[in-house]
Amino acid sequence: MLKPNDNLVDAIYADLRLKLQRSAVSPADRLVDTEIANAHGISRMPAREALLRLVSEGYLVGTTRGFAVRELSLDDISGLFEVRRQLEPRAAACAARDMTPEIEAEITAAMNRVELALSRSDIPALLAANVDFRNAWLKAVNNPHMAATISRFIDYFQSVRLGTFADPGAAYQYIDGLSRIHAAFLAHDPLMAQDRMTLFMFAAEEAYLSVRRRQLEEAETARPARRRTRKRGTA
Amino acid sequence: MLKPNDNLVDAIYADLRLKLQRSAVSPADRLVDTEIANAHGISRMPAREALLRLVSEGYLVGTTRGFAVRELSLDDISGLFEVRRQLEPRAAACAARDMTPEIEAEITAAMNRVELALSRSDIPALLAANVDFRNAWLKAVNNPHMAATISRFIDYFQSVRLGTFADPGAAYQYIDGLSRIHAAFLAHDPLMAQDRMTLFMFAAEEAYLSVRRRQLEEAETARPARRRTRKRGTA
DNA sequence: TCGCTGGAATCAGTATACCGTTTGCGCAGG
DNA sequence: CCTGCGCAAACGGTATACTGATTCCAGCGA
Repeated sequence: MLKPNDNLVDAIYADLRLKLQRSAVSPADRLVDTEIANAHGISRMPAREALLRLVSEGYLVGTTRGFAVRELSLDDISGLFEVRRQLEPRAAACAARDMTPEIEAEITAAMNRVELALSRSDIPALLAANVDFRNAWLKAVNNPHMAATISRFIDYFQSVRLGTFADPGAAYQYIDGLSRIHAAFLAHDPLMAQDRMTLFMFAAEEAYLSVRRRQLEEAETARPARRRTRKRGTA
Repeated sequence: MLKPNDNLVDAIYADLRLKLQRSAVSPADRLVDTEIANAHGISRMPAREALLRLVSEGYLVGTTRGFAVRELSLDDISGLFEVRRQLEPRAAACAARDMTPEIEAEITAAMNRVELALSRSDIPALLAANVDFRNAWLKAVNNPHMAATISRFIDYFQSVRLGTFADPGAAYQYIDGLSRIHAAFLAHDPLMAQDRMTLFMFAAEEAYLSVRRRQLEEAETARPARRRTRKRGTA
């Protein structure tokens, strides 16, 4: 229950955003303003405004019955990664150049937690440590617009990431790429960081596509097309 | 008064967004929910939600007395252009590759309107045609995430753009760069489009920085630091 | 047993009202 | 004429109430 400011909307927003980052909300769940409201002991409006903000940012979609986490199509994944490929290698290079000892300590701590969680197959801890690692290296990016944009694009993938980490082989490969980037950061080598991030991007795209493809196939065999998301354009 | 959907918030949002794109709102203006509300004959809430959405997207800032268009610092400009440099050349290359005859006609029509407005020194028309040109070529970008992100980053600059076009020399140079990009699109040459967009990015950054620097200096001499923007983090 | 219909429940959208804070202005005192 | 105090208005934030649409389910008929 963070209170980033004195205002309720921001508090609810931060709470929900954290839940989404931790993959604590499944696409089957329905987020309803009234529920969130009396869970926090407040009225509908702040909860509603937080939800609408998440919708306008693309994390949620409005359905006729509550709000749901957005499910990415294969085209979404490709498109999002095209953007990530343009931004993250560059940002990683900046981070490697401007890395401070404090942030080095943070990313190393996060990396250790990632590997510990991997060895224990503790998926929730893995997700959390992964978020920590990302947030830590983004702190070394001096351009806040760059960092915010990247952060946002990464967060779109939380629902798929859960599926990736469930497969031990894919998780291992993912973490391996992460640790190579970590090494480049510690070496303060912008070019190495850039290259390794580029490789990581392609590997991650492939992993997400294959996970999502499998998800969609399973869903298809289970039920021959259901569900309905309402038209609610972000204009 | 567009109605992109049946919902009032979207209508107000689109209306305000258009006003911002057209630079119809100056940084000195104050946008107040109640005013917008009874100007449209509706209650406060939809107007307020539209304003909050614009705040969360970074176009507006909340002050203690109404909402105001966000003013960019020199660091903001540099940071935003670092992102634009990563994205727009790539997007321009995609657009050049995938350009359809319909979109070619659109961008040519917009380009003609740009040059007509330039020759007449009709700044509002120049702004409008400039927006049209951008929206037209972005339609040829098949990746909607890429297009939306770029569109957003461009829109941050509307308040500064007004100042750029006021200077005939800068405006001419700006439009010249635009017409070179236009030619690359018509030639369906992705590499040429990419290179020319890259050049355009650097030139535009320099132009915006110099305009903004002059604005800040003028403001400084006029009054020795005034105004107050309230803390209202986007978390 | 299956399909259809009607009503009840759910939920997003909108309106209205209230409260606390900030700000700007006017008035009084120096 | 300048300064400080205080009050009233303006505005953002929150709460509550109402409305209309959609969906789910139960009951009825085939």
